[in-house]
Amino acid sequence: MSDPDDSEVYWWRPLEGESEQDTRTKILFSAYKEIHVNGFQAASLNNILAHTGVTKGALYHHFPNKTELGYAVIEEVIADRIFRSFIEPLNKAEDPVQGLISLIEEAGNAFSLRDIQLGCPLGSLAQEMAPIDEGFRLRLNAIYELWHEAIVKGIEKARQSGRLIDEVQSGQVAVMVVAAMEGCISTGMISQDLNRLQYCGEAIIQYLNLIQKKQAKGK
Amino acid sequence: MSDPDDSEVYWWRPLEGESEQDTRTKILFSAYKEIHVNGFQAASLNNILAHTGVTKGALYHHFPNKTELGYAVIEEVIADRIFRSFIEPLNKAEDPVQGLISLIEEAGNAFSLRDIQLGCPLGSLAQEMAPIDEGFRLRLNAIYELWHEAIVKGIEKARQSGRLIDEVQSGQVAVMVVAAMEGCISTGMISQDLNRLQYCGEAIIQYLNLIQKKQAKGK
DNA sequence: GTTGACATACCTACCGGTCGGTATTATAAA
DNA sequence: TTTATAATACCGACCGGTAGGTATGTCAAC
Repeated sequence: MSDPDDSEVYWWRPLEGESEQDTRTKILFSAYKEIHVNGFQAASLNNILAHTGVTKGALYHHFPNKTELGYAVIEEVIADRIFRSFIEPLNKAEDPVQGLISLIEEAGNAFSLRDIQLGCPLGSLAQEMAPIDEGFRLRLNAIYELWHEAIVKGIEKARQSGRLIDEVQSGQVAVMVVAAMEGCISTGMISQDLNRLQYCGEAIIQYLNLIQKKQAKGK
Repeated sequence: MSDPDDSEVYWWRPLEGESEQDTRTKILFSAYKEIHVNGFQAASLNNILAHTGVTKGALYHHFPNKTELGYAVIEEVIADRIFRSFIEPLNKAEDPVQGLISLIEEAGNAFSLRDIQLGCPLGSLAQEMAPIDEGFRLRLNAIYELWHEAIVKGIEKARQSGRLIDEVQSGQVAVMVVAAMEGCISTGMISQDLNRLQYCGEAIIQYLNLIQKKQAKGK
């Protein structure tokens, strides 16, 4: 049931273990895409249904209303994707700062033109819904909080092993990195220019290098 | 015709020379606020009208359709505000980097709780509309472009007077600053925490200090 | 024969947009 | 100075369409 160009969109790539077998999951993923493209408020249930072949009865059997469907998309689709793509790799990284740099480089290369048209599903939804629905805000904020903490932990680790300059605070770096990365994707989206996205990514990497102590490096 | 709490919102403060005398301007400002709160797609013309006392006939006399009203809001309200608040002060600043720092500090202090609930009108609209309407994207991108260029010019000026470290590129710093500032407001909005907004602002300032050459300073 | 998993038909509220009409002002000929 | 004309600014009832949501029915599995 997935469009032919699904794999072209970084954010829509099927992840390991994800197979749209049951009706509920079908709805969830179709809603995820529709919301990513149109935003939550403009997302049409009939559209979501039309893309899956599922009927309205089935939808309202699994979800009490549109809002709860939105919540489920955040909790069961978006959270998982952010975790697997941005948080887990960071927790597992030997050198967290280097891990962060690799993450940014990989994302910069993985994004297609369609990706920068659409922007980050987490960021877009947050921008739209945080001001008008507390349920959305809380759920989205929880994801950001997780991401933030992973970066704090990583930076703190680097700091304690003496690789960072003294004037730097882990929390501040983490906030900065999250903000810059979100802003970086926005910048790419609005300019619709992949080069600018990558250029901005390089600027973040440069920042990450600035806060590291200078040492004899090959480069 | 303005709400009592209008002056509480940084983005809704009446600017010098702005007086809502004629019908067209009334509609424009009401639409600006409605769009800022609900987004463009969810903005209701009837709501916009109800807040002004203007009728639908008047609206469609001045604007051919909702989309063109949205374009007018960008070109005549948002662009002007961004220019006056973020671009002009930068162009006029003696020391542009210091000017940038002041700007960030002032914004951090000026934002109310309501402001960080709503987020940046430019950023929110860009997130929502850039992917789905090229007319919006182009107009919003033009504003970002202006802002970006102002920062490039400022950084370049500082660089040429030898105040910046050598490894830094003006364009890269500008991209980074724009991204970080947008992301900073997003972060504040999602966490709904003024402290975090300011904390993030300080991180940007720290970055700006990192790219400046160290010199004997009073501080 | 009850329950879960749907399918179908339908409801109402509200959306952007239209359209015939009117009040006010500007222009200008008589 | 009056009066005919015309453009501007505005009014508000109304329209088709779509939105989210519901009521009722079907049917296989246990």
